[in-house]
Amino acid sequence: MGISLRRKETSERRRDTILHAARTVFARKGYAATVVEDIAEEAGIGKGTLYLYFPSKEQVYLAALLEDARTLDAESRGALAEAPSWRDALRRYVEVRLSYFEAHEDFLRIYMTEFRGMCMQGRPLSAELYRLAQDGEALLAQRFAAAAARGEMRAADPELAALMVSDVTRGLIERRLRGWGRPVSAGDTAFAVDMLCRALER
Amino acid sequence: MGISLRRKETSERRRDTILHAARTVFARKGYAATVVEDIAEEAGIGKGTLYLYFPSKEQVYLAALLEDARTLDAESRGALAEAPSWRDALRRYVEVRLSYFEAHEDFLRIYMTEFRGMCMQGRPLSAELYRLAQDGEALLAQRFAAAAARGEMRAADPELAALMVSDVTRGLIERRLRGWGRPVSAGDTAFAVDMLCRALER
Amino acid sequence: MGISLRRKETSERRRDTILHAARTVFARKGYAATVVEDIAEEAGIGKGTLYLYFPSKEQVYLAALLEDARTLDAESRGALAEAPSWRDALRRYVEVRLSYFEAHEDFLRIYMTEFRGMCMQGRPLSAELYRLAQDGEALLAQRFAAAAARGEMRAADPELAALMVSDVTRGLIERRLRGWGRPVSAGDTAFAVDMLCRALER
Amino acid sequence: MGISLRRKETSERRRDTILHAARTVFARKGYAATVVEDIAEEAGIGKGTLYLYFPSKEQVYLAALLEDARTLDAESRGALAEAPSWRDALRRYVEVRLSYFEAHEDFLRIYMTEFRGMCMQGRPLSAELYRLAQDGEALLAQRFAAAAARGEMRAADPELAALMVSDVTRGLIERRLRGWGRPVSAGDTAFAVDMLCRALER
DNA sequence: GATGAATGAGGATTCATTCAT
DNA sequence: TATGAATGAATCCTCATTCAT
Repeated sequence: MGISLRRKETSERRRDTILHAARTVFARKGYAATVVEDIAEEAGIGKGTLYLYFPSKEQVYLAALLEDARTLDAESRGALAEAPSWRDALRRYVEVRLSYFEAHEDFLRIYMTEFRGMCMQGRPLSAELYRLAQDGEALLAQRFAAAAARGEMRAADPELAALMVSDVTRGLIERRLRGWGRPVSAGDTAFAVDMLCRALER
Repeated sequence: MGISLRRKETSERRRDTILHAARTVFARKGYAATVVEDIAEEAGIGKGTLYLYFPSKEQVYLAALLEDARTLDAESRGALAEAPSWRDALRRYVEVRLSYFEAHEDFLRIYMTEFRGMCMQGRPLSAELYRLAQDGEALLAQRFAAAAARGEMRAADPELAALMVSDVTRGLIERRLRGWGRPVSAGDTAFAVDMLCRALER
Repeated sequence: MGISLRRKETSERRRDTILHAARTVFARKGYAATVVEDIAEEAGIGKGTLYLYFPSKEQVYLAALLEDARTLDAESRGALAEAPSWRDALRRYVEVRLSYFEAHEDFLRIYMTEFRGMCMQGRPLSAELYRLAQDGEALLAQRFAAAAARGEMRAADPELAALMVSDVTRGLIERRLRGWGRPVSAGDTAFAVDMLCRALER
Repeated sequence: MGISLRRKETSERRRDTILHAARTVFARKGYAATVVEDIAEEAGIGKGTLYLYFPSKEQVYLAALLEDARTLDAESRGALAEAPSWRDALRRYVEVRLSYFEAHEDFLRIYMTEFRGMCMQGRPLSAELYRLAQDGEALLAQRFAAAAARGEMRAADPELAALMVSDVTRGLIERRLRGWGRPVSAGDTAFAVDMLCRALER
């Protein structure tokens, strides 16, 4: 049991190593330009080894996203659940994403830029990823709907409002990712949240 | 001269045919999945002929975007120039994009989803496209700055405000492109513009 | 028209070149050990060119066999049709195969040894090849049946008799292909035919 | 000694298990399509273990054949030795093979179809297998030669006569293996033997 | 001995680009 | 100028074999 447990740990660890390497390389080169061997090299393993853990390049990609997407979703849920008001919920939605970005830049680079684009095209990739990609907005929309019903905020279309928050957040992150133009300050986030709140308040 | 002029016209026309075909195919399949022969076929020419007009697949892609990006930029400039107030400027910014989208869905599908993603990656693609992609926001930012200076709107960070408008617009278009979920109504646009104005007003 | 005709000829010729090369290489190495590049090299073309003419390695293999299998079938039909008696039919059946073998050793090496083996395994390859592989025997069986009905030969099971002839023929060819042991003389054929006739006569 | 003997027995037993598994899998999938792991799994051992008993996939293949080829050869020798006349020898040659086939279909599927094809190709595989594959015929040829010398049968070329018997036998077995067309009856064998005898009698 | 995780050479296939006609 | 046949580098994936445990 000791051995099998250790093995299992090692195996899980290796899987994580691969996913970490995959995020690094996919973030640097994008899906199409990434060669499976690059990922293996980055992970310090042989090409064939990768195929012991994942059945295809595409599955590596999706798994690399899925793991972080789940975590982000969980953190979002936690943060929103604790938020006493719709304003707090909104602010936390943005903050969770921006702080997750600090720690997982590679993930968000793929998730926010390339994966969104891939979703636009026809081929279905991963049902769960699709769902997670929309769950954050849906959660926020629920909070907005409840607040609007209680007359705490403007009786706006809650879905559309949540979409707006999501898009602005994406913009903030992309701006950080780009690194172009004016450097992005922490104040920018506060300002964006403030504007969004104003837009939605009574 | 007549002949050479005619030839030139013909040649330009063919170039346009190719770019139109390219937009169609790239929008349908995305950059990676598009095969050069698909474009040639869609354009009704031979594969080799395409290479008389463009040096590479990538250049076709960029040219296909550049043309429309310039038009969109010109229309934006015109619309914003005529706008009497910052609110009008904001509304027109959004409307120009959404109406351009109606007529050039293929272009915007590539521009808003895939190209943005490609920009994120390291390799520089087209300086002009980069610039155009930001010019709209910059223009809007200038109007905002002027209006704020005149005390007509909140003394917000104009660049950040323009970014917000840009991101929300992108969200509206993506939602139309997706075709998922609730169908998008014209009212959504009005609502979004209204929210953005509220966010920025004094 | 001249050009397109010429082109067509050239294209057909190239197809034949590839098939010829394929037969050579497949006969030398067998299907599994043959690498597509080997065939291309033998044909004096690039690897990619081969894929302009055939969609896969397997299809090259089948096409290489099919062409000759059809010719062999046609020759068999012609020879058997002219045969006045069942004895002549039997002799010609054997002779056609042995003389075809002289001119198309590569084909028969694949057809008689490897392809038969592949047929045994489950995966369906080419319905026409299967049919052709059995048509010769079937034709002979018909002749035998007719002759038996007329009392010209032993009232044997005609199918089994034809199978026997087919198997002995295959043995003669394999012996030539092997090149082991005693060299095979023309007299061997005559002797085999003689024995088969004796086995079947009244 | 007891232990080492037991070990040896165990080891031999395991070797047999592997060979049995190999025959099963090779017969089902053919050499090329068989993956070493399939054999190990069928044998209920680890992949690495297989390599403790055999140095390569090819050697497993050959060993799987060799064992049964030896047995078949031994049975043939026994049966032929007891046969009082050339007719009995012939009949027993056929019968031994057909009854061996009943009990060892997997072996004969490989031996009669695939292995024969592999022999045709250049690379030498196993000298003993080659020899065994011909020994049966050689034995029969000796009996024929003796009988012919005694004037008991037609003064035919004994080798060629034996080849004929061998080929017809192979045909009977292949027909059973195929399972196509008319089902094969026991009478077919009797008929084939009868025909062969007629072909060879005085 | 037994195992199965790790490896990387090898192979089928694709496709951007060239170039002879 | 227009063409599309030809090319081969590049890529994903498989699997026989090895070796640390």
